[in-house]
Amino acid sequence: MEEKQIPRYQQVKELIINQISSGALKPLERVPSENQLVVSMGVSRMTANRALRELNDEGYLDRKAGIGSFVSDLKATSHLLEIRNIADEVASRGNLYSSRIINHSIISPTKEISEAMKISIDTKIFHVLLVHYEDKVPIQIEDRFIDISFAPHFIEQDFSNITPSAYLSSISPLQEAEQVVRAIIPEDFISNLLEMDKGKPCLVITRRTWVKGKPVTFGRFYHPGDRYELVGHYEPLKGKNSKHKNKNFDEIKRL
Amino acid sequence: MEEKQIPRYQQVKELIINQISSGALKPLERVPSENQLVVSMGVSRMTANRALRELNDEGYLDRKAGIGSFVSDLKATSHLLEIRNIADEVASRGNLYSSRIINHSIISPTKEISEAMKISIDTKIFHVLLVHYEDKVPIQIEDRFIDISFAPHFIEQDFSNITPSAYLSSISPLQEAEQVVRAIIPEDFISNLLEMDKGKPCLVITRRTWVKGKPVTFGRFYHPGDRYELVGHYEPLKGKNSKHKNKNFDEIKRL
DNA sequence: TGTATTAGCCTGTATATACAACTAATTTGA
DNA sequence: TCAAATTAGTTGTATATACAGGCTAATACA
Repeated sequence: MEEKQIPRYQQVKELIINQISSGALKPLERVPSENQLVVSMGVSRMTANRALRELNDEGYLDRKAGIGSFVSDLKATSHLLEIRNIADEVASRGNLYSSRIINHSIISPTKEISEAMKISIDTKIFHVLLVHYEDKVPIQIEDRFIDISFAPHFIEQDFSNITPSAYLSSISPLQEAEQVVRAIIPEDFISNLLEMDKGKPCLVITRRTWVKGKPVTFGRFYHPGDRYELVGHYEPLKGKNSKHKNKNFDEIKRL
Repeated sequence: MEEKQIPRYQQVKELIINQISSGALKPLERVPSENQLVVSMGVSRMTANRALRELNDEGYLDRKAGIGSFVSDLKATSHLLEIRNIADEVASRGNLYSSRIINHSIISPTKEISEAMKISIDTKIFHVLLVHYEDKVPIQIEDRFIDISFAPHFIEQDFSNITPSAYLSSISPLQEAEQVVRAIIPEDFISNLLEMDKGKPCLVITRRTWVKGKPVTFGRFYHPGDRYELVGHYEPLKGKNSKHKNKNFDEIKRL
């Protein structure tokens, strides 16, 4: 049953990806050089080069001639569309970020949540509900559900210091994401928290994320329609220079 | 001033990209094989291989062992986020697509349009305004402005047979796009066309596209908030198999 | 001590070569 | 005539080799 079908450069890539996913290799850490892979994996330098070069193009690594290859800082570069840290976002506009935690507990999922996260209705999950403010003006409600086995220490975190998104992305690089954008008139509960006038529309992003093919978080993000917009910019890939070109999908303030 | 700084594989790539952009190479047409590039460009087969392989990974080409390399059918695969043809979309759900043209003319741009398209206020442009229906229910208003020099025959098209998006993508593959998503309460003009109740929210996508670094179209797409949602799905690149994985961004019906 | 040089490691690119696997067309053979 | 085998062309992978250029640290030198 010896299956030699997997190319060697692919084996090298998967080895490194697995080490990143498992946390054995952390962001900004050095990965083996081409010549080290030549001896440790018994491949030629060209196939080691191809593996590392493709990992660079795919955003896993940052390579610099003369220096070496390093794991990308996924938190900073937003590997896969994970929402940019809203605290950083606000700070980058020179405004004051703050947040208010409404709920932070362990709950049983509703039917909708259990189906979205593909877990049993009996499985306990974490829940956090908080409001993000920019200069004291509410700009986002985050209503998030997290698989306990994925982030067992989630409940102990102090989310007045770190946003849930930032904490979750520190645990494991995001591997897969799906998001749905809708326009709604929010219920009073939401519009009150966002200090919106009644009847004003809301942009809602529902996002699920997966790690190793398993859903780990489910979240709803509500934004005042007149204070926010979602911007996406897309360019064709043009070789190595465009690493993250079509992965940008940032929320920006509108007013 | 001889600058040899551009790598040869990159020169090969740019040659082929230019031929695709200029229309010299059309979708599904064959591109030179590796060995043909070896003789015509005077490179080794490995660098020709790298050029074609990267163009394959970037979605420009489809390669098949034993067959050859062919220009991707950009219309079908939605090279860069160009909205999926709404007629196909509706048809794929087994529903009846139809459209109604409200306006189709040559106009002078408003200040907003001229700034967005970076053209003079004196430059004439095409305008088309139409409503897309699914089973006689309005699902999208398309309000689009097109640079005349980009699509000189736009005004002669019969958009009851082909959507503007489909026609435009047949002229040139999309090279760059930007879109902004907002939630608004539409003006009466819009809500009437969409047959929406007053006070119901609307999902608006404003999209600009570029070809060769120059804005060529500007469009606003209005969707009833309760009949539409925008879905994006994102996966990490995993070598050659995931060509378009993170380029999918489709509108799907909600109700 | 301070500076310049050198050595060594890193990535980036380019080539020549080789073999495998796939496909289509042609040829061969029954 | 039909089927099998061959052949030619294609991509896919792997290797060995070579040189260029960027960077760092050790070394040599004044």
